Amino acid sequence: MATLEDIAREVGVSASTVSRAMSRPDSVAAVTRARILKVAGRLGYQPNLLARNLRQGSSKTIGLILSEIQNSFNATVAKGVQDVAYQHGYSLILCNTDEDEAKEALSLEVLLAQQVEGLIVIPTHHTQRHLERVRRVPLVEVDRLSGQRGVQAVLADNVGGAQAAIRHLLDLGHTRIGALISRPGVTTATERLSGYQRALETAGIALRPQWVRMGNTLTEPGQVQGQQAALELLKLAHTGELTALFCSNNNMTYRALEGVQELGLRLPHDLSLVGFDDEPGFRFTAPPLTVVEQPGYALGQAAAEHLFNQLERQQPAPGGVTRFETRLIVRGSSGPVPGPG
Amino acid sequence: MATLEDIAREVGVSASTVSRAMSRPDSVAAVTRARILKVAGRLGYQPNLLARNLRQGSSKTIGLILSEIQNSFNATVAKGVQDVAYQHGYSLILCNTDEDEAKEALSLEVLLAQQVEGLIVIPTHHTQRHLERVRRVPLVEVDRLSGQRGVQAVLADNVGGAQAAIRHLLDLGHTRIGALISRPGVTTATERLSGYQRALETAGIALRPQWVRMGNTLTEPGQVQGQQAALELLKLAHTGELTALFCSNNNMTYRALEGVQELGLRLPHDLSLVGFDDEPGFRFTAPPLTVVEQPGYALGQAAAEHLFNQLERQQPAPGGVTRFETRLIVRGSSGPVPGPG
DNA sequence: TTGAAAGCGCTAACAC
DNA sequence: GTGTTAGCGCTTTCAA
Repeated sequence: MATLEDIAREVGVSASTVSRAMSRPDSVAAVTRARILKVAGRLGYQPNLLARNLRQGSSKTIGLILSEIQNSFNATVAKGVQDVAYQHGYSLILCNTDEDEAKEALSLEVLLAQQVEGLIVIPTHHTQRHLERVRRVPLVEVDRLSGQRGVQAVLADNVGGAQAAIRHLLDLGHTRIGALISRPGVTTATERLSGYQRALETAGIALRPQWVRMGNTLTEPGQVQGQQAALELLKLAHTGELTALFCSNNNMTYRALEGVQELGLRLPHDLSLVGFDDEPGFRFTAPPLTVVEQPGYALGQAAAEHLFNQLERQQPAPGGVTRFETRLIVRGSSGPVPGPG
Repeated sequence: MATLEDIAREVGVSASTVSRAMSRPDSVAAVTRARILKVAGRLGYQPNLLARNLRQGSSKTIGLILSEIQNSFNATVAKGVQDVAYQHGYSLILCNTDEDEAKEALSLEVLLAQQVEGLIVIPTHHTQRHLERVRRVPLVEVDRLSGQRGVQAVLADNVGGAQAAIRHLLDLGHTRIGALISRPGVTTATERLSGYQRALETAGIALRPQWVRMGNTLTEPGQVQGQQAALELLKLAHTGELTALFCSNNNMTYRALEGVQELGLRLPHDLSLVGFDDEPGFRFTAPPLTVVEQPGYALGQAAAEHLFNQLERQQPAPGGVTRFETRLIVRGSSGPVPGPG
């Protein structure tokens, strides 16, 4: 790997001149610069960012910590973040933690050691604890809240989205509506649950605890738990105790879909199903799913933009939550309550 | 940010001692070490990897370049890569290029400048050109082939997978089978196309060029093209000229699904559909889709393992292609040829 | 317009 | 066991 020194030696100037020729071209004589650039080209010179950043005390790098890279919502957020990072000339180091405590702690450590200038995190319920013991770098939370005080966060309007979903079901005549909620202790879950509750209360419908079940978020190992919760609720649909079901995220919706298939329920006749968070496949299920769509890409973008604002301002961020609207997409999985009999 | 020097000063030893206390504990007196660790803890010391890596001439970082982070297959590959990287104590910088030439060139430049020790790439048709002009670092290609000679690659058995899909359709009695192929010039597409052709030839069925259409890979901007190709083929199904359709990747399958919906075709009665690459949602379409599943996670893992082998060997890799088997999952979208009338 | 020198934080010889 | 020294590749005063 060619260095500045290599070029300098060959051209017969000092390393500083070569450096300047690169960074501030008009501070170097045109002829000198031309020769430098030519040699640099021939040698295939690439600056060593490790050295530059060490010297400048800045890494031009930000980190993104996600719990589930395979979740398409997370991937969409990541894309939003990355596009903005690139626009600002920053690279992005992306870490995937699988909701695993140790992996999250390690990711955080590595990112800080890599001298990232800022961090964007989709928090898990471990995050707050980890964050506390850590050097403070500018931080923005997306999608969920860690509980840490005074941080900036970019979230979907989860309460409103869930309310819209439930109101839609109420409008169709449903009053016996179940809720399949993902991992307890994660703010998206609790907020969506509270949207569900609030919508029912507003409609004057009593809440039945047995109509709400907690699953979990992760696709792979914990499937069982979520699957279990889904089945319990769907059995209530089978007996007619429930006529509609609200799922609090895409994984829960998949769990419900599995159960629907297993029990042979027909949507929306036997059950109206509304999910939170759209997925590419949800347009093609039978029938297509009614969902609350959240703007993942915009969330990612906004989070990154907030982070860069913090970086530019050089001062601690004011802290505060930005909410993005969700959108109810009515497709075929929700329909009127079937008449008696 | 506390440095070794800070700790050294406070403890009353030299920076080297502190460094040693961290890296080779038993080369330092137990008492000294204890004091050092205590102070380090209190100061919240985190090593500066920029400095360490600059000094050691190694970044303990590898790069992964993908074209489409939102494609769940790519995400799965990424997860495989990352898990292995972490096992080896390496961090992963992940770049997403959207199949865009400029973004790919930039990503490559940034990764090299960051001194990544190796690169894993899902190549696009720009990749080879970019690779040529670039400092050689150990490289492994996954999923597709750039065309660069002598590199290691980890791929699915695309020909075999496509053949299995087509044979399955032939077994069901289909002879009029269309193929919706993604972006031309990408090896996955050409290999799967050739699997399709080979299977038909073997069965003694003449190839009809009008039964093959090229779409494109990317989900967003180019949808139109893929959608167009899908519609043209599906119209042939409508008229009965085609009784089955093979889609060469998950995006093409989505395009076909859209067309099926738009034209009101019923699967598998009006058309048998087989896709290459499974997606979570494909189990819940109506009917569930028959697909060729490829082991994305294993591909990612293997690619990373090959890369680390190269890194450990210190010598240029032998170059060569590792193929992973695919698996045909028969679900409901493929069925016997409908009888005449 | 250019060069010399210092230093970012760390590690690795080499002394003692 | 521990300190001293040098240097990774770069940028940035400060002089000339």
